[in-house]
Amino acid sequence: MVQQVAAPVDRVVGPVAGLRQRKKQRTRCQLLEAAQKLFLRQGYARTTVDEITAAVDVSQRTFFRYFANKEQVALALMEDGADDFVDYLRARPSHENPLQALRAATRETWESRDISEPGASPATAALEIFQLIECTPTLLAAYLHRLAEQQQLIAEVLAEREGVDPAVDLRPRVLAAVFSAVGRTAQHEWAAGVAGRGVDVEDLVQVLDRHFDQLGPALTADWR
Amino acid sequence: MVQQVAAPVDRVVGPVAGLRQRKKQRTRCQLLEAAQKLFLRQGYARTTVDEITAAVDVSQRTFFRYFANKEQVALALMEDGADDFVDYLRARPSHENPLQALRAATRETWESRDISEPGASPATAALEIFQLIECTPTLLAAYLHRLAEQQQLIAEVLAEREGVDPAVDLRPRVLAAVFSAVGRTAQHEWAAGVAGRGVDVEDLVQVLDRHFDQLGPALTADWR
DNA sequence: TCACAATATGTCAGCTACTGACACTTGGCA
DNA sequence: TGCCAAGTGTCAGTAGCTGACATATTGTGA
Repeated sequence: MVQQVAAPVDRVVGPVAGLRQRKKQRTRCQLLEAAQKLFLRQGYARTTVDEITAAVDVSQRTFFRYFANKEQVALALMEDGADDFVDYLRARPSHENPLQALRAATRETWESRDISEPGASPATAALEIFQLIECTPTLLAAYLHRLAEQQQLIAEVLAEREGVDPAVDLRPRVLAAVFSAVGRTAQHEWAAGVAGRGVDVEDLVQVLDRHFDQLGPALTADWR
Repeated sequence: MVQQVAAPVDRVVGPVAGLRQRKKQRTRCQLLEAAQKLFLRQGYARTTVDEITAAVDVSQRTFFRYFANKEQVALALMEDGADDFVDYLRARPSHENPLQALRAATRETWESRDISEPGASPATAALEIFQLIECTPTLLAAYLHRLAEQQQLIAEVLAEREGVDPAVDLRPRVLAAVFSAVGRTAQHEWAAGVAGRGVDVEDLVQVLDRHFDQLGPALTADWR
């Protein structure tokens, strides 16, 4: 099975970039939208690739040229934020310590998404996808895997930022691991808690903060 | 797809427990062994379920009654340790603080495995499987998913141990997340580092300790 | 000890994800 | 205009996984 990267799709291509490129991006976009709609309406497992391709009127083979597998479509819907995050992290002022920078970059990522999102409710889409992932074992597994890769990248950025050698110094990797784990725990809680009431990015940011604030106390000698 | 638990196989059944039970355990065991051999010899992806069942001479359908999917066979080879861990954690003296207890339980888990293992090299088998998982994306994803479940359990045990309400107090979940993440990072490093030289459990325990020791420094204000 | 119930297993038919090979079309460019 | 490269469709096939149903095999109460 061994996953392999599907066509890179020449990420973030400028306004005009040849008809060919534009067509490609459009197809990809259509596939994403169709998939999202179907997944959210009838669930991930009950949606076949054939249904998605039928909605866009392309062959199944084409689908698999854009996405390595069915999971990747679902994940792609979340992924825009992940790339931004690393950029934000790199851009944090150097006087911030690693954990501060990570926390700030997280906040920036979510807040920027809140504004830029075009649809009616801002982060609602992200949340819906997130919940879909959370309650679909296969998808969750793939998502966790993606996070692990992301984590590696974060460690590298941290090492570079602080000017330490990532081959020797364990701190970048350890912190990246801790950060990812706590961040995910927070997201998990948030997604579970939102349930009925409306989706609010400010809400998520607060939940994240509360979790990170517990990092010290949790590691502390005595809980009682 | 939605994973579902295959037959529970009535875990750790006593010496004699009816012919039926024994037969079942034997079949399961044979499947595990055949799978392990094939996976290690020719890789996970290049091993088909049919090959495994052929080696044991049962039908494919039977295979899927024992394991929800192909991944689960591979994971099952690691999993014995995971169950032990929780038992060890529960048994740690209550004067230890949470992190101490977690670290001690980890050490116990690995050291016990070192002795009890029957084969020639003790933890060699575990390592080989671990490396197999590590370099097979599909498997790694499933493994991470399993870890996440395990993490939840750990959080519950911690909350109980410390007498805090897991619904309100974030510390158990946060610590469980941190612990899992750092533990995995350590395992990852270890598996990567062992490569040529022989496998040694003492080695792994040391790597784990070094990583946990970096937890404080990594979260510390200034790295420079 | 002999049924009968419960449980394992096998068989078969079928769905769906995914892939390689090859032919065809279309956009980019000299 | 005409060629090359890149994108797409078609087809045939493999592999994971499932439901339904028939068949054995084991446990058990009369």
